[in-house]
Amino acid sequence: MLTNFYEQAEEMIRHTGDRITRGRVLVLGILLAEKKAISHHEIEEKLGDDSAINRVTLYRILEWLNKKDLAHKVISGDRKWRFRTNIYTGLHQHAHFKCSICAAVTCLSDVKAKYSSPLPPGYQSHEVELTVKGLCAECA
Amino acid sequence: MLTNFYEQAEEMIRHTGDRITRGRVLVLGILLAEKKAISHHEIEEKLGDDSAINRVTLYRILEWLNKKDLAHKVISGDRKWRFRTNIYTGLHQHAHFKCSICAAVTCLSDVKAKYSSPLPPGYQSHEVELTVKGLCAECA
DNA sequence: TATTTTGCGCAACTTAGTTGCATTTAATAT
DNA sequence: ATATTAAATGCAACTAAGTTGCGCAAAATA
Ligand SMILES: [Mn+2]
Ligand SMILES: [Mn+2]
Ligand SMILES: [Zn+2]
Ligand SMILES: [Zn+2]
Repeated sequence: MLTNFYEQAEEMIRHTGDRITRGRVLVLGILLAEKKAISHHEIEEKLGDDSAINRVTLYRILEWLNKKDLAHKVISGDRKWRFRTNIYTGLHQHAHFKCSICAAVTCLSDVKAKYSSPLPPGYQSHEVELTVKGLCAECA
Repeated sequence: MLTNFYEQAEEMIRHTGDRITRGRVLVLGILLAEKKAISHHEIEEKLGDDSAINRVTLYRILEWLNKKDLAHKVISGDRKWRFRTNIYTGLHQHAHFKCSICAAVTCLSDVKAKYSSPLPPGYQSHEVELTVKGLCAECA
């Protein structure tokens, strides 16, 4: 039942102290119902014609969700941002998987990035991003 | 002396069996002289007005260098491709460093990506991409 | 020097995201 | 319930980075 996701979305938005708007509820509701990270375009499609939101507004909602730590943005080489709600992954850093066939991006919630040898002298690491590319379970 | 890089470039291009053109020599020469991965735009700047190459041609040259394994493409979240010659890094996979201040992208030639736990069942890994973000030695 | 690819230049297009500004609306105060 | 106001939205126009099609130029080879 998608309704439950919208209710949950509304509650999460209320909790931020910022305004509860139609757009925010719809978009976060969609993200909550989704198991993978999805793009601006995919969200527009899921909104459909009747619940349509202006593209600029949608960008701004996604930016806001990210800022409020209700969702995170995944960057993946095809120049498209994808978003996933944080409630399933938490705020910690995790790796991502990108399928070479269907292009689906999955959050690997409990996979953390590591590397084999230290950075060059003087370099400071703030964040480590890891993307595994290959075939997802559906496409393999 | 940049001339040496152009001679080296010419030799490398000859070795592919494909045509030795002004554009290919200039671009590969620039990449050989460079210690970090650089973007289309940065290459255009280095070419300057007199050695200018049409932007489309430049894209095609970079694509060709990548295909011929003379250079590799680095993807880094700011929607810009960057390129580095392979002669200093080899063909093996390696991690990259992106400075949050100066935006420079460095190939960490001997740093390999690892991860903490296995992929979900059914997933197949073909390639692992790792980017460390933080401050480079210059900016730290 | 002529022929044959292969690569180049131009113009027009696409995709994804951004900016400025006027209008609407959620929250709140009366 | 209505007015007020700050925040969010919609629209139009813009930007950055890369792509496509096609006629023309120039390397390689004969
Ligand atoms: Mn994620
Ligand atoms: Mn590299
Ligand atoms: Zn897949
Ligand atoms: Zn730096």
